[in-house]
Amino acid sequence: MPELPEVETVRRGLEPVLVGRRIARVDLARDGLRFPFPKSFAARLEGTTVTGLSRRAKYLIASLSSGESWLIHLGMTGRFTIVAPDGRPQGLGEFYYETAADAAARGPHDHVVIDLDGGWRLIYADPRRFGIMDLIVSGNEGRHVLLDHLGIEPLGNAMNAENLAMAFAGKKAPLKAALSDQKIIAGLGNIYVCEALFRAGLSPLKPASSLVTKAGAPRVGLERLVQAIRAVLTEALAAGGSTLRDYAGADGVAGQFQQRFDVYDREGSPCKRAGCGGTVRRHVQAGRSTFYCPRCQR
DNA sequence: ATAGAGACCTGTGTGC
DNA sequence: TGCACACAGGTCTCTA
Repeated sequence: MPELPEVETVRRGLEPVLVGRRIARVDLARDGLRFPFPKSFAARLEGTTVTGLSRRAKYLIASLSSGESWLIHLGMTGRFTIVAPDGRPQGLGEFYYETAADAAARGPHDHVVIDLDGGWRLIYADPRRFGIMDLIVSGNEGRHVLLDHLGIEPLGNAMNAENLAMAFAGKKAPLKAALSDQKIIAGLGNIYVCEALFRAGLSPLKPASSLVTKAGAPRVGLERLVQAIRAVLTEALAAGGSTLRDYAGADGVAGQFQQRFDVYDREGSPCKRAGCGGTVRRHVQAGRSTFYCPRCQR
């Protein structure tokens, strides 16, 4: 589900509730999600205080006073809901929180329930169970087998044409695949890859190497692509992400960016580029739908 | 080395 | 209404 803008939206929603609070109790409804939970998972969370909540690519990382870190990936359908002590959260501005009464009935996909000091509760639900939760042991700060091979953070300083040129040089894989590859750029998914390629006017079928000169320098198209990725992620973030089906921020508010898709899920609709007149097409690449306008994406 | 398919799960929408 | 099938925001593992 969630790509970078959605995960970051969830992080921002969870941060004011989670950070600085002690985890009082953890209730696990099953042994794991995509992978089994680590040994003594609940016991190692209980009694610790969350000291920070950061994001790397599509992963959330909560630092704990125990020295360990709690690693979370939302998979396709992972979702956090915050339950306020009395349904009237204080000092959290526009955020909406589900009330205790609303959340009284535990859903069939509520796999992890975390009670925080002060009566706050976090519920992690995940129908497809592609999500991941693990612990990073003390001293291994930020290091985990799932994090070690992640590539460039797309909103960070390393996201530039020179670095992408290095990664794309000699790559025969189509742009769609190269941008979806978390080892190259970490955080894009099916939606934002399609949207960024549209904005850059690049065909998803083009080999990644075609954006790099023989000498290894970025071509103009690659410069455009870098700007397009940055722009689409920034705008999506400002809109609170995209809600297709079940995604919502931790505050329960649905994202709004899906209303601004240029190509994603718009098969058969007219291209939105002024003067193009083309029709958005769906094309299956590596088992995933790619949406693009064959007329203006070359 | 690397591109593609299959796998992991459940829910939803579509067409017959 | 029921049923079969395609498809969904991800990514690891296996195969050519």
